[in-house]
Amino acid sequence: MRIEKSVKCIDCPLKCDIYLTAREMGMEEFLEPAYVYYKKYETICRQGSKIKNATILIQGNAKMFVSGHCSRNIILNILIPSNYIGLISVYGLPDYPYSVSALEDCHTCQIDNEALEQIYLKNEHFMKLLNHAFGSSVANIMDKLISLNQKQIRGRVAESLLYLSRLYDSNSFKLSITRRELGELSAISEENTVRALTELRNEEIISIDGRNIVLKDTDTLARISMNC
Amino acid sequence: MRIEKSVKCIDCPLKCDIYLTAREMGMEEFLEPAYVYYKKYETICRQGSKIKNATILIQGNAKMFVSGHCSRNIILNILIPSNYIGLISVYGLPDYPYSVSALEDCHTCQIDNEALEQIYLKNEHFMKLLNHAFGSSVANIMDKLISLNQKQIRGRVAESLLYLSRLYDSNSFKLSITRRELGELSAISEENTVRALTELRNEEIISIDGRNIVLKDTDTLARISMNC
DNA sequence: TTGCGACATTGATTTAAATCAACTTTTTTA
DNA sequence: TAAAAAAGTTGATTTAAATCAATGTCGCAA
Repeated sequence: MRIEKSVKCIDCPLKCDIYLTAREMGMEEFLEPAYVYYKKYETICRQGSKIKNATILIQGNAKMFVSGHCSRNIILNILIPSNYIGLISVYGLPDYPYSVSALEDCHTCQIDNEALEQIYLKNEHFMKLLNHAFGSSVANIMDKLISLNQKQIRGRVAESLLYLSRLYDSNSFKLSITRRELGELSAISEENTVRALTELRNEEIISIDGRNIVLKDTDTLARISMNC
Repeated sequence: MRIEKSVKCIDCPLKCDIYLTAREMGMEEFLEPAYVYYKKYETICRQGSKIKNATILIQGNAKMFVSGHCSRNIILNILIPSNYIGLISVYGLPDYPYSVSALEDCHTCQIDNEALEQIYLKNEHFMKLLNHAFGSSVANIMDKLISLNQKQIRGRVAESLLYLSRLYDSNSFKLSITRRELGELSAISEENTVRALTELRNEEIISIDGRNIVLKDTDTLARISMNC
């Protein structure tokens, strides 16, 4: 982790929940934020290492993934601005159960865990906010578990495309990830990912131009994603 | 859910964390527990239905599992006495993201969600207790995700056997589940589960007599479980 | 400007696991 | 207690997906 004084790093725009809450409580000073800048490909946090602070992604995209002993990674989520990293320490996990790395240059704001926990404990509204975010992430992982075990390639790729479209809030988006990573998001090989994309394009369900993807028929895509 | 007045149902032995905490806080009366008895095979809670109360398993074993649209289930956990069901509602999930059914006759104690949440909010110690339990369940699911995607049959069955041995705190135990369910715990087919068991027996790593299993060489088993 | 490396694509082959099928053993229940 | 149902086992076959291999494309740095 490097604090790049030379790089003009974007300040936390004070609209994130942690800041709003701290301000309300008059604890703004208490947070002592560090603004940290990561270059593309840099690791923001590493699976298995101690969680020392909560990180808010201010600008750029990142991937959250888990890695096994050998074999390839599974991408759990693509993180976009305003997403948190490391909240799980509030729930008693001392170490990161996942890694996060920058898909493009990223600006982050990092605040000490202790400070975060104080606010969590003192502010019921904030506590519920975090609890709910954490609860729904559990539901997401369970969905992933099922889809990983029961859906086949087409279904998994369709699911990933719908996920990205929801994330970027548009049927037309530019991939921030490589084909290999799209495979890791669906937990399949790069080659089979490409084959599935080609198939869906030939069936005119999507259109592809390099990293630019348009979902032309989301209903059919949703049907493919649901099929087991 | 049936409250069987006719069946002699075991009372919550007052040693569970919820009771101990409520007592300490003078809120014991507030809980209004219902003692509910389930016959073998009965559903204790169903995936997708509203969570109305927290359930404590007092006697008997149960399985917690998720089901996809078609295909077979994945067993997340085997529940043993003192385990909780439905705590996730504290974290904002209104519906069960899993089902639980009784592997044998089960005694449970059920308390209202509202009451539970009051205690959670008013008692920091209890809150941390639940948070940590919830946090480590997330870590468990992530492990499951990796093992499901990257380990092969032998490794997954070895892992399940080690899990059961830890659960029952002994290298020698009687399975509370069928071969099919052991398969669901490892997310593989019944047939391949049997084949893996037979193999491990032939290599004298375990011994099998019907539902009775002895882990003879846990080191080798651990090595097999780790191999990808 | 060119040549290298990362990314992308397509086809052929291999492989792990599911499924199908037949059968035995155990448990349940009528 | 006999019949039926459920559970367990083993072998043969099929299938989905990984891997291997070859080749194409793009961007960028020497």
